[in-house]
Amino acid sequence: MTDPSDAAIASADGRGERRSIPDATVARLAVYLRALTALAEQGTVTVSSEELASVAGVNSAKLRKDLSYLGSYGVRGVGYDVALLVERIARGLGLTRGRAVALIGIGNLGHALAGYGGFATRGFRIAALLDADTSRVGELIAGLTVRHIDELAEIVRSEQVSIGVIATPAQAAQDVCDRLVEAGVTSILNFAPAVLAVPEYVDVRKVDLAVELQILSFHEQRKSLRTRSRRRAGLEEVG
Amino acid sequence: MTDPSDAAIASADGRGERRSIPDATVARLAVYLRALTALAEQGTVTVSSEELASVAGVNSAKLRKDLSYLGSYGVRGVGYDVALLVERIARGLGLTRGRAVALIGIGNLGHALAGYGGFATRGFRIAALLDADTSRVGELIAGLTVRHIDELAEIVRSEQVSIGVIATPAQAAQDVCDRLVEAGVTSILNFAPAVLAVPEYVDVRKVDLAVELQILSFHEQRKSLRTRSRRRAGLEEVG
DNA sequence: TAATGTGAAGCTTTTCACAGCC
DNA sequence: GGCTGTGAAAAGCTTCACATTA
Repeated sequence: MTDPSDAAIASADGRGERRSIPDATVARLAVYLRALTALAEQGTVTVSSEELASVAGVNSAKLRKDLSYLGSYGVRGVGYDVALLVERIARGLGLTRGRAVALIGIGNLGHALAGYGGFATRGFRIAALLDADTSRVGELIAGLTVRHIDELAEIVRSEQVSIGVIATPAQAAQDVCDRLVEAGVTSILNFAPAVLAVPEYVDVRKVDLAVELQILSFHEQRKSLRTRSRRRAGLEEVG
Repeated sequence: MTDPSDAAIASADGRGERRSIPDATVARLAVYLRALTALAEQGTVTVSSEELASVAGVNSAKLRKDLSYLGSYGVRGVGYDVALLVERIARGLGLTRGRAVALIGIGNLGHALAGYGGFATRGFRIAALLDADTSRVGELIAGLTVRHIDELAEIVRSEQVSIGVIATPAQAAQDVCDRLVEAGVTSILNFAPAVLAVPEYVDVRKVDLAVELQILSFHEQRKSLRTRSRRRAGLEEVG
């Protein structure tokens, strides 16, 4: 908690507290990090903004601007050192000390999340699996024993949990959320299809499968409408 | 395919093709739809922008502007008719004809997605479960038999699949994506932690658990940095 | 009167384009 | 010569505030 290297993040350029990184940039930094890790694994040492942008699926100007919020870590005429950039982004995102995550709701989705290897490799540690259903308590999943949700507050304290993941049915989500907030958790990732009410100091991100599909559905519809309009327009132009 | 009611979407206001709905609005419309469905279930007939906004977690001006892209369906001094709005949003998002979805990759996550009830209730139909692993082929999940990925093209044609969901490991994702595109699928929801390369006419949305956690991690970090800076600033102000 | 619908203002994000540096 | 870093312009999104209307 008093690691001096952390203070450097806020003032890495030596001119006091850095201007906050835009939300849109933060989301992309996480994607760049994944791409860079893959590049590092296959032995790439240096990468240009053009190359990295193409791998990450953005344009190079945006990538350069995004990286510039972390500081000036590129070399003109050369590009970026992959290992250095991985380190800087990880630090910028606060991934240097494997944050503890509590996963609540061990149904189908909870099982899948518990078994997801990406947690450990990408800066997180599952500290606990919790469920309200006593018949699930005691089950062993991915090396962890499912515990009862009533133990939440104690676990959050002892394991220093800073992120809660809600994978319960929608009806249970707000209650679980309240318990997390009560226990002192200030970041929540919500997979339940429900909007959570939280104090303003708590961050919530949500993943809703049906919403994602509905967004795709909208664009699908526009594709077919466009085709039809073009057809109509074509006929009109002839006349 | 020649349902005349669809043409009305593009020109519902009688003044020719409507200006395209902003992406940010489309994403929220899906959330409003969920909230409205819940309200309808509990018997609410009419709702004001203020009420609906609060349930959906946005402010009322934004909600009204979002809804205005669909047309003028509110009543001044009264609010919105819940059932009418559900219908208009569903139509606006293209949810009127249960789109067929193919789910590829029946591991932990694939199982969870296959068992997710929200598909059917929110405008979609799982047309097929597919996997490359022959030992998984034949397994029965949620009433569907897992089939081999080589059958993809045929299934897409016969079932009119318009959306593909990729739940494979990262290494397999691009190959599966290519097969989907080849088969004529133009919308893809990708759960694999990989950036997919697709032709410009194909829409891809991605869900990456680790990216979501990393975004939360960034904000967590800022919370603790802010606290520390305040502490520091406090000391300095005293001197 | 109560609440919608919407121009206009303000803010954020993206893109451009090129100076600066290795 | 080649590529980064970044002001400035453009585009997109949110919020304001109020005229409008049932």
